[in-house]
Amino acid sequence: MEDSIERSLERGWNAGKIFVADINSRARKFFITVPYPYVNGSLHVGHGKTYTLTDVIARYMRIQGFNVLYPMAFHQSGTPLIAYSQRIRAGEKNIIKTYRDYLSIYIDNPNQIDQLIHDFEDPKNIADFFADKISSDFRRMGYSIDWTRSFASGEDVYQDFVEWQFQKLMEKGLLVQKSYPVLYSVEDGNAVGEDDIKDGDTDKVTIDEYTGLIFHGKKFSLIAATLRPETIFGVTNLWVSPSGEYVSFSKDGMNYVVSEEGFEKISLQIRNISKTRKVSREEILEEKFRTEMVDRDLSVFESELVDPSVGTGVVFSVPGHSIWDYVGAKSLKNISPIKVIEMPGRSDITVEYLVKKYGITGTGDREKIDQATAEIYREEFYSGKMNSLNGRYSGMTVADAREEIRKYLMDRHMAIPIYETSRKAYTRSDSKVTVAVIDNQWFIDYSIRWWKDNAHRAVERMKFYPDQIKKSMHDAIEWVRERPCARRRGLGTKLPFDREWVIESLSDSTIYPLLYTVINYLREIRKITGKVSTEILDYIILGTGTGIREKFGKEVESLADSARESLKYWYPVDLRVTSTPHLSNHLLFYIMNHCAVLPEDMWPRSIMVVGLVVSAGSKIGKSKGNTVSLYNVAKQYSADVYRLAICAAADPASEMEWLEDELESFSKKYNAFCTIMERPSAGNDSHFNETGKMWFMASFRKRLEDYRRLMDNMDIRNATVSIFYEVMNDLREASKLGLGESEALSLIRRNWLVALSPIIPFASEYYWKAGGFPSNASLSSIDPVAPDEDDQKILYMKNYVDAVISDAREILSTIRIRPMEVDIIVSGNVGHEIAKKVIDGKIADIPHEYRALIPQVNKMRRYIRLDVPWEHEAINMFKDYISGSIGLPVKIGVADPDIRGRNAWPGRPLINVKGE
RNA sequence: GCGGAGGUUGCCGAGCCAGGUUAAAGGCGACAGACUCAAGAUCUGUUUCCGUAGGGGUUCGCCGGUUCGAAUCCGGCCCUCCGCACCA
Repeated sequence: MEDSIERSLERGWNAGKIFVADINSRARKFFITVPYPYVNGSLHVGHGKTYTLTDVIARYMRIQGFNVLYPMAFHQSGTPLIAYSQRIRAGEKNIIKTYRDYLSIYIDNPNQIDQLIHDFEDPKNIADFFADKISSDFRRMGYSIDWTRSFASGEDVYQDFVEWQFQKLMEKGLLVQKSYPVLYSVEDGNAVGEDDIKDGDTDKVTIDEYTGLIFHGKKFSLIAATLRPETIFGVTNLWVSPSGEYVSFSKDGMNYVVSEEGFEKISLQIRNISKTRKVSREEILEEKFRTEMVDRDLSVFESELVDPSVGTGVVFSVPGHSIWDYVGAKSLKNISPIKVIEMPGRSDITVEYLVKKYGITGTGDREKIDQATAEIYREEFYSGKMNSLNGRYSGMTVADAREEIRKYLMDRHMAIPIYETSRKAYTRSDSKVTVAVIDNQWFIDYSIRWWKDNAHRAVERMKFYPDQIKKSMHDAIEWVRERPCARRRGLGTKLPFDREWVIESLSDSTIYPLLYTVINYLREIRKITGKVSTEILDYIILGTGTGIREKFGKEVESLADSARESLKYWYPVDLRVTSTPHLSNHLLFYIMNHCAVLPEDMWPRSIMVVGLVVSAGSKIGKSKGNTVSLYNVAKQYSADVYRLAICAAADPASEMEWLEDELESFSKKYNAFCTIMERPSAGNDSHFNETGKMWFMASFRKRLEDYRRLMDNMDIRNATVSIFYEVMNDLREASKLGLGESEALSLIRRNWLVALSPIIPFASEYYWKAGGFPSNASLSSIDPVAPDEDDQKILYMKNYVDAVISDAREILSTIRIRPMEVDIIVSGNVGHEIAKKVIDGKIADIPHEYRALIPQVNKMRRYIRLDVPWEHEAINMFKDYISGSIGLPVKIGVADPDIRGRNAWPGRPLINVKGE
């Protein structure tokens, strides 16, 4: 199908507003949504899968007679847009290249691209540009979206709505403030996200939680940071860096010493501490230190293994369980390893074993030491047990003991939490990334019991595609805890009761599908009132606000009434379609926020989860350099071909491999379809082959029935195979049966085009009009004619005949004579009787003269069928077909068994090849 | 580790939940034939091995078990992949 034809159909659909959905109380409604796209770039073939499948379902429901609403909006909240424009402003080369690539999809003129890149220094321009491109891409894909209800998350009305939502969460006590560690840049004075960090997208930075153990000396205490607090019982000494600078600070009347860099870090994590003085290493080295956990004095030694910039620059040494410490302590006379963790099947100390295994000779073998460290860390954590030196922790697994000991230490102020980045990281502007603790971070508290209970109830009532998702959802609900819901920067809605915070982008997009049903009314109201206030939204959404007329006037009240009517009609969402990565975040919040804020009759009904599209095994993404834009695919192959590929290549839930070659073959099939459709249709006086016609129609009714059954179950792939591939095959098969392709086509044209319209809407619509049918295929419906008994019979007959043909072919392929004719001899009544008696075990009833045949029947038992009384009829009906298929004349006969030779049995005719 | 998915015939990928009609759908690739001057496209057939009559042998990660019978059920082992959070 040519691009220009698709474009003109697309224009027709838009001009006719055929997908604009209005309230229609006579038709059942179907409200289907998909998460709106984030408008920081163009969409690729991976994104397209979710939107396409959603459209296929929307269109299918429409031809099933539902009043379907499939709306779309645009997401622009969060930090990426801001970060990108900043980076463009900073002249960062790779991000400019990325955007140049995006733009070159649509624009040829390099000067124009340069101008746009310049405009992108303002994030709003990025958002506007791509919202526009994405929506035109979607139209090009033939999505049956109702565009009259679009909005963006930056719009005033949207923000009024999100404010309302957060007010509700607040009223219900679901928002809390507490301290929280975040990645932070001191130089920039704010929190940083993945997009702000150099290589943050490819080499992720996470926050590690260290335990800062306090060791008391006479003058001051040392804080040693560790990831393995459970090894405390094996401590032999402490280490400091020979080159580090140490400082002291005081807190609650105590003096603590850490490295200079350690202090910088801690000062971001503990309130109100300040440096008191520098502390020389000598001062530290001459002291002894103690912890209440272990009854011994600990000396401090210098070691170049200590990096003053990691943790606190103070390390407690456990040579029994740390490779570094073991290697470091080797030269020290009075120190020997203490073993506090037992490994199954090993009596020696694991450290010593690993030092030998990796061939570590000294502190210079850094790489080997790191590998060995990773191994011991993992091994001891997963399979280690605390031995008898561990006091009340003896006998525990390492994993449990770590948790318990850490809690014990913290509760008694014997340790403090210290956060550290998982790797050394810098922002894109080259300032250091550290971890800061913010005390007043806002959280949505998803751990509240009644809330979880509601969510479980909602999930229980919902339908999930595929089914297993339901269990994952229950698990996710149990697992979710507090979630930070606001940040200090980024685009979005400000928290209504604390305007310094911007609601984070996953939290502002949970119950927004509701807006699709009322957006235009809210816009009107806002023109009058200046803001869509809480009372108005209460009135519309919950039916509770009162005094709207008194406060805002009659017009607002009537708009609000209309809005409520629309909401009541459309809500809840019948089906939400999203991709796998959204499962444990967006979908979870989507369900939970519905349960928190909205009444039960507005909770979601069903969810379909769609697998990712991957290319050569890895996720499609700009950073991987393996993107194919949706626009280019549609342009090169046509939207229909892409849609066909998405529908037929893999089932929705599974991961789909993106292969250009396969697209090529889908394209061929699609062209074959178009070629068939282009043929002139047969006139009314056409001469139909009766057998061919009967079989073809029976088969088509069966295909249609299968198609509908499969689609109802969201098995889009098999439905596509049935209605597209199988019917195409049937058309070829029909011609073998003497029914011409155009004759066959004319019998099914109408229903076939309607049934195909969800999958390949452009072609369906085009040939619908070409066929002279009224209105649009997309708005018509299938005749729901199920196959009847006669249909079943003829389909069964054809299968039987095909088996006979295949048998005949096998014989023909092995014989050496030149075949001239094939005799097919069907079992007569006598044979049937004998076979039945043998199978029923009534051997005694078989006449003596036939007893000799019993072994033969037993041998053929697996082929004999007693439910094909029409054998002879079938062979006769399909005689020409059989003959044509094997390329030889066919003679048909019926015979009773002959005890001297091979025989025909029911379901298994005798095939005799005659030749020379 | 926690949670989840999976290892099928050259490749991709169904089937396995409700064991027999499964040598195992479909697609791709390959081979042969038809059409064509030819190539491509399209169509027909073949594509585990053996076989001069529709037959037989060996197959569904590995080992073992249940059963008259297992790709399908059970146990153990090996291996692969995905999510694990504040990031859209």
